[in-house]
This record gives sequence, C-alpha cells and structure tokens, in this order.
Amino acid sequence: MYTTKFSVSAPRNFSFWRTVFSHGWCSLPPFKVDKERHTFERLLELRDGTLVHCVMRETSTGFRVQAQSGKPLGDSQKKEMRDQLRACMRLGDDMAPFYAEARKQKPFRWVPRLGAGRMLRAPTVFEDVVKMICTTNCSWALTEITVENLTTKLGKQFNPAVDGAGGAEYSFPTPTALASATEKFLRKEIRSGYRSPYLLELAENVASGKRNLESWRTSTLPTEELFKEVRSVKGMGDYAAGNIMRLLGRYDYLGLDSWVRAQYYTLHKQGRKVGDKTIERHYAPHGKWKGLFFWLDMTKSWYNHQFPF
DNA sequence: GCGTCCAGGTCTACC
DNA sequence: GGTAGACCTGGACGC
Repeated sequence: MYTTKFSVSAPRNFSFWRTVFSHGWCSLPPFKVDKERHTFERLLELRDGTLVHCVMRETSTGFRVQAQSGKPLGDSQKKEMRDQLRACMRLGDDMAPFYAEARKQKPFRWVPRLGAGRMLRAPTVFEDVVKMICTTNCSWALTEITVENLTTKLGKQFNPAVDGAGGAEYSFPTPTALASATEKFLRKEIRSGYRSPYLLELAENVASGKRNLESWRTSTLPTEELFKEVRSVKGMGDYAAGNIMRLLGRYDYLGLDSWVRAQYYTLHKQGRKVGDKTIERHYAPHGKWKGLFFWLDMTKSWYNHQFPF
C-alpha cells in the first residue's frame, strides 16, 4: 500500500465540518465520518479505475489528506484526486455574493459568520442523481441500505489485503457497472424496489453516452432549462430535481419533502400546515438564492449546539 | 412470528 | 392543469 499526503487550501470563508455536515450525504458510502478520529473519509475512483482511499482532517487553512493506493500515484492521478475532493467540498464555488446577501438580513447573519452554505456533493453528478433517486419515497434508513448495497454489491473493493475480513471499502458503482445489473438483481439485492427500472435506464443512458450528466455542473443553460433537463430523468420529480439543482450551484428551487415541510410548519407557522405555494412565497424575496436560504433556515438548529462533535 | 397499516415522492392515466 | 391510484420498502403495531 502506498501513501500520499498533501494539503488542500480553501478560501477563508470555508468551514470544513459545516460543509461535511451540510446534509445527509456525509453518512452515505463511499463517504464516511469517523467521529472519534475527527476525520472525513472517501474512497475515490479515478478515471483510469485506480482506487484511492482518502482520509481528510481539518486544518486552519483548509484540510489535509492522507491517501492510500495500491500503486504509487502519478502526477496526473494526484491532480485528479485533488480536483475530485475540491469538487466534493465545493471549493470552486464563490460564496461571496451569497454571504453579502446573508449579511443584509438579520436572521441569516450567522451563515457567513459560521461559514455555512457549501453543500457537500459526490465527485460525479451521476452519483448524486442515483443517490437522490434512492432518497425518494422512503425512509432515510432505507436510503442508507440501498446505497450501502449499491457500493458493496456493484462497486469495486479496495484493500484486497483484508479480503472480506472487515475494513474493506467499496467505491460507488460506475454507470457501466450499474447498467450491467438486471432489474431483478436491483430489486432483490439492492432493495431499490420500483425505483430499479429508473436507476437502470439512467445508468444505461449515461454509460452509452446518450446522457451527459457531468456537463450539468458547468452548464451555461438558464436555470429553468437546466431544471427541466434534470426533471426529465425518470424518477426525478420536483423534490429530487430541486435538491440536485442545489448540488449544481443553482439555488432557485426549494426541493420540498415531508421533513422540510414539517420543519417549516414548526419554525414559521406554530405547527400549522400550509400549502407549498405559501412556503414558496415566504422565500421568494431571496431571489436566485432562495433555495439556499431556505435550506439553511430549515437546518439552522443543526448549528446551534457545539459543532461538529 | 405473522399480518396489517402507514409514510415516503413520482409516474401514469384520467378528467 | 389537477387528481387518484399504484409502486415498494422498512418499521410500528396488534395479535
């Protein structure tokens, strides 16, 4: 096993742990938080298929990475590994305009002060979309089971030395790997139920080049058109597409689900139910940032106690 | 241990 | 454009 160590510097307004805990993604493999060691881990798969297990630790200027691989890494592989981690942690996102808006509004002045607002994402849009479909119409516990099954049964195993003796890590399946599964396998082994044909169709379209999800992160399409494209993936309704938009850096949609609706009723209506249009109206003044203001408003309590551990 | 009911978004058919 | 019903699973609950 070969070890590579390097540091990643981040903008001054970056908060390592607030990015990691920005939403549920950090607890879905191949991401992993080790609360005892205070590390954030991720098994990356590089374009050439090389697996690299990265352990990240917060530093005063960003984070430090200790990466393990089966073979020594070349310069281009090291660059790709760094680029993937930067993409996950949203280091390329310019948060200054959003923070300037947040500073103008008293209820949101805590956001720039704490460095909140960067939302963790996967190295690929494909992984984000597959995981998002796995969150639809089910409990979080089932999402965790489904994603765990996807990695252990269709991903690649890292650390062959232990070979099933515990401690092995698995990568997230590539589009080709997922496309090679049958619907029956997905239903029975992955437990993805009626979502199985949606996942298969998506994987087949990406693997064949019919759909290029990765272009969404750099797309110049107007937000409304990009949303329509995201929404055109079978299994992606308003909730799922709205949340994917946030991971693409577009914050015009709220991505409402039952949990955030309940949060809104509690925080703003004394528990009284209201329609989605009322919620939309509440955040409309925030313009193109409304989806991010909304999410931070709903999750503010996460930041109230000592953070992160 | 077994059966029943419910919650959770999206799709499709229908009005 | 709006709505009802089906889709599938895990968990809660009653027996």
